[in-house]
Amino acid sequence: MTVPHLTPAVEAPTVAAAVGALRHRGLRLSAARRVVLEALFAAGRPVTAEEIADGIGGRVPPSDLASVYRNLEVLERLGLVRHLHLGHGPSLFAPAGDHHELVACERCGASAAIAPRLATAMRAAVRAATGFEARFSHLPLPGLCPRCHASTSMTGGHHDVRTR
Amino acid sequence: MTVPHLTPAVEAPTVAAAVGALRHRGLRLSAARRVVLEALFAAGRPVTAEEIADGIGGRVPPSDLASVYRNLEVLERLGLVRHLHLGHGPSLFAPAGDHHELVACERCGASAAIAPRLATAMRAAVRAATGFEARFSHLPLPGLCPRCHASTSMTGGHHDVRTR
DNA sequence: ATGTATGCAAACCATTTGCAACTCT
DNA sequence: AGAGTTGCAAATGGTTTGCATACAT
Repeated sequence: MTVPHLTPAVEAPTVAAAVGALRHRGLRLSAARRVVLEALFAAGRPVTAEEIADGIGGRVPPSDLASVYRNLEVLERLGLVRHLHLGHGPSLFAPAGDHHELVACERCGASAAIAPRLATAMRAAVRAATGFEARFSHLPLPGLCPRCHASTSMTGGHHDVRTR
Repeated sequence: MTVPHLTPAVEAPTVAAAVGALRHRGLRLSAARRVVLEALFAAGRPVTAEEIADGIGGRVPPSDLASVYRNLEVLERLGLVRHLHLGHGPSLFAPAGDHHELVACERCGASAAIAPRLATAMRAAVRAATGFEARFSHLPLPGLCPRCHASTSMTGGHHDVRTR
C-alpha cells in the first residue's frame, strides 16, 4: 500500500502539538490520549479505531475502544487527526499533519497521493462542469489500484464484489 | 394489504428486464421482488433500503427490510441495480440502467452527473499521475455542492462536521 | 412437488452513550 | 477540589443471517 506521508519515529512534534492544542482548550493530555496519538504515528498508515485499541500490533499499549473513539473525536476537532472512508469497512484515522488529497482503491484500500497541481486542475474542471467543489481528503477519489484493476481485467468484466 | 397503485410508465422495461434476467438464472419474480424494482424506479433518485421497505412514501407497498436487502443483492448481482456510498449514512440503491458517474456532496448528499468526457479526462490524468483507475460510479467523486460550499465559506474555514 | 423466497427474530459490526470511578491540573 | 477522562456495559444504526413457513414454477 502506498502511504503518502512517511512519518519518522518522531513523537515529539506530535505530542508537542497535542499538548499545545489540548491545553489551549482546557483539555488534558492523559495517558490514553497520548497512546492514541502515538498509535496514529506509529502505524505509518491510516488505521481503524480497533487497530489502535488493539495496540497497533504491540507497538503501543492496548486501550479501551470507546475511549479511542472519544479521543479520536477530540483530536479531530482540534485538527490533529482526520478520518477518511473507503466505502466499505470501518473508518480510517490518520494524523492531520499533511492534508494530502488521495486516490484510494475501492477494493483493497491501497492509496496514493494526488499531486496538488492535479487536484487543483480537477477541482477547477469539476467546478466548471457541475458547480461542485471537489475534495479528496475526507473521502478519497475512488478507483482501483493497478493490481486490483489488473485482476479485474483478467477475470473478465465483472460486477462489484463486496469485500466485507 | 393490497395497495392499488398506478403503474408508472417506466415499470414495463424494468420488470421486463428483470423477468428475463431472473428466469435466465432460475430465479423467481416474486411480489416482494417486483416491489423492490418498482420502488427503485418510482423513487426517481437513489434511495436507502429502509425507504424501499417503508414504501417510498406510499407509492409502493411496504415490505420487510431483510427481504429488501436480500432482493437488492440479487438484483445487483444480476446487474439490474447498483448501490453507492456517500461516506456517512446508509447505502443508496438505484436502477443500474444509466451508469452515470457522479459527484456527490459529502455534507447533504446532493449529487450531479459528471459528463462522460470529463470523467474520461480525469481518469486519464489520474492514471498517468498515480497508476490508479478512477471510477465515480460506485463511490461518487466527493465534494461539496454549491450551497454547502457557500455556507462553509460564510462560516469561515472550519473542520469537517459529522452530519450523522 | 420442490426448491425459492418470505417474514420475523436474533446476530453482527462499527460507533456512540450512560455512568460511576478516577486523575490530571 | 473539581472538571475532564476512563473503562465497562448497554444502546444505536445499518446490514446480515437462521429458520420455519409460504409460494412460484
